[in-house]
Amino acid sequence: MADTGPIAAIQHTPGSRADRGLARSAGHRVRCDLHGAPAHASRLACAGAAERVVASLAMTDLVPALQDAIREVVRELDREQPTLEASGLDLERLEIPVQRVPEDKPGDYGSPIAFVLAKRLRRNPAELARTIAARLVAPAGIARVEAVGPYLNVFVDPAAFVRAVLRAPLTLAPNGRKVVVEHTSVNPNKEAHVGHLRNIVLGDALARIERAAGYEVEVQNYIDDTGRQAAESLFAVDYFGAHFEGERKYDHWLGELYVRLGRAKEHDGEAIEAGVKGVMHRLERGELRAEVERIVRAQLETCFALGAEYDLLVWESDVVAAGFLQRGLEVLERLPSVTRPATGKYAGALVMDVSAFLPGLEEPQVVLVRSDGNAMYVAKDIGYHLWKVGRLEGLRYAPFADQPSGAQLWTSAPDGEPTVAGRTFAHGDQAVNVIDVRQAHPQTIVRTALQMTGSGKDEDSLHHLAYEVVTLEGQAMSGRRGLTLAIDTVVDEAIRRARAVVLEKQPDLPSADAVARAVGIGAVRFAMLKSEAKRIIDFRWEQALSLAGDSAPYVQYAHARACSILRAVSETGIELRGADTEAADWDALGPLEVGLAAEVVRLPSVTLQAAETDAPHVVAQYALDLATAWNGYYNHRDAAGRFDTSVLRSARGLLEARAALVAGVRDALAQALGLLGIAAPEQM
RNA sequence: GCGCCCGUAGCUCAGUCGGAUAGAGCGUUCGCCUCCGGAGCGAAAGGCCACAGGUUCGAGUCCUGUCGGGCGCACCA
Repeated sequence: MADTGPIAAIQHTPGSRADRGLARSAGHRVRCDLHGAPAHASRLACAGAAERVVASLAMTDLVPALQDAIREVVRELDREQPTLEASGLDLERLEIPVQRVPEDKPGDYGSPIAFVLAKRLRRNPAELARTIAARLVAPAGIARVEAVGPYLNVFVDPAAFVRAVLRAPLTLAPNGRKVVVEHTSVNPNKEAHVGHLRNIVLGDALARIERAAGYEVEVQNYIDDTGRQAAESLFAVDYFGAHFEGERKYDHWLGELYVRLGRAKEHDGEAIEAGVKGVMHRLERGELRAEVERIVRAQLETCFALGAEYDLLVWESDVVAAGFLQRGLEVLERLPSVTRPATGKYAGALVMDVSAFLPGLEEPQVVLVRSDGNAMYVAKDIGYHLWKVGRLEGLRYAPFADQPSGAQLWTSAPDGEPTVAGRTFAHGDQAVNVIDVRQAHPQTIVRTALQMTGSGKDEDSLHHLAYEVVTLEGQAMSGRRGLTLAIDTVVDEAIRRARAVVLEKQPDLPSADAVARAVGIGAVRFAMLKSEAKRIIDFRWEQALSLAGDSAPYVQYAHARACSILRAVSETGIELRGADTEAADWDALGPLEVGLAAEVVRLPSVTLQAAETDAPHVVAQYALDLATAWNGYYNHRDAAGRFDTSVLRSARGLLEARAALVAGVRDALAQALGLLGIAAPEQM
């Protein structure tokens, strides 16, 4: 393996907010759903609502029209033989499923509606499907209706369908809701590793997806500047009398000292402990802000290289100084379930009974403030989240950095301004936290606290995107055995490998460097995004940096190929205007184009589904599907084995129509890659 | 012990509200540049969807149980 960078003693010292398994509140034995039944239920309700929108979006307005037409026939049938309503079926609310037809079956879209009605009408499903097909008044855009066994299949009119697809927008309209996405939140004491990589990429992709789904999005990165981790690294500098000479990245240099300090504890534990405590107190008083900032800036370089950007850094010391901890506790103390027992196990501590909201816990008491007066981490987190959803005010803000895109990054700051012209921080209708699955329980406690102190409409206000860990070549990351891998190392290697391939395949490409970055970083990001968050990812070089198969470069290549064709079309002087492209003979299009367009048009519904279920992998899978459909179309041959989908060799009219569709494919590919934070080069 | 997540092709993974003969990639084998980009396409081979019950017209998908694997169960940040 390549340089694994400074070793982080992960086993001894839990990592950042994002990857540590900390703040497990006292003794919670959970008997039922750890994530909490209320949240689960509301989540399902939410998904159900989304599904209906998805269905109506899925294929322009053809599908709703078809559903209405089917419903009309069903009404007729019920009038003639009134058994449906009588059996308790609400015809007006009856969901009429419509789905794509399998490859080898006749038709484009079909419905198994006959199954649903057959039993209640005591009729054979196939016969029923034939009856419905015969009576159906096909809406505009549907060319033909046919019963295929028990299924009711329809053929769309290619001209109408493709034009409708090209008219459909790629993104969803603003919905007036704001979501605060928290991700990254790496402890400011060492370089970020591949575990953080997954966090950053997931959070960044989710933010982009939520935005495209119509939400206003604010990305926050929480800086735990008062924690033990930062204190140890900063103390290590003094302890070893080290001086930073700039020979390597600052966070890597510091991370190595941090690990050295961990080893030194074995023979000098007491002195080190005393020193670290001292640094912690200075951190709490805000005396070392500049030192921590230096680390944060080094870590942000890594994030920027990956394409991730933020709106606001929130420093833990500022959260405490703003009084969110105290005021959060005051809010909590007004609850009857929050008590200060005089006797027993929790004598002297402030505890919260969550059993009313999280039934089934073996130990329903959560300690908020210890009997020695020190607040638990979860209490700070509750205060922070009360602010996130707009129930507390008082943070001050200052500019922090100009990001690569040009967007301003803000930070909380003790001497900042209480307001920033043109923007309002926090006040989310919803917060999504991208945090390691090992923190599922403390996250549940925070969400429960929001519910207990809220008005009742807040039950869905906190989501936890719980992702699984990243292992290295099959082994758990472990500092002690040298098994950890810095993001910077991965990024450098990815770009190096991508550059070698670019130079081999396209030696004359003028933008080779930019393409190598797009391809290398794209490959890494895609490897982190293509499967579900709850799946453990085993990081393997060959797999993560693969430029073939199910990968970002596969999708990027499909996009570049479409661009290439459209360049050639443009050179002939043809102007493409989507569905309004002049001289396009839409009627010349056929089933091949319908199949491709049917894939293109899924994008908005895919975006919405990914946003509502916090699941970027849905978009990644869609990008692969679309690229595959496009590659298949491009290489299609007729029965005689001749290519029959060439755009440039098509007759005039068909050429324009096909070119317009290819432009739609290109746009959808670029958009899907964009949702994943992956660049779409026009050549590669 | 209690709880959560996961068991789909040799390996890594998709699988839409429960719907038509379960799909990709990698690897293996065989084809495809007289055609707009071969980082591609087509084909072959490879499956008791962990197991057993149940619900349903219909189950990889929902319910119950069993067996494997991972993680979590601190007055820790």
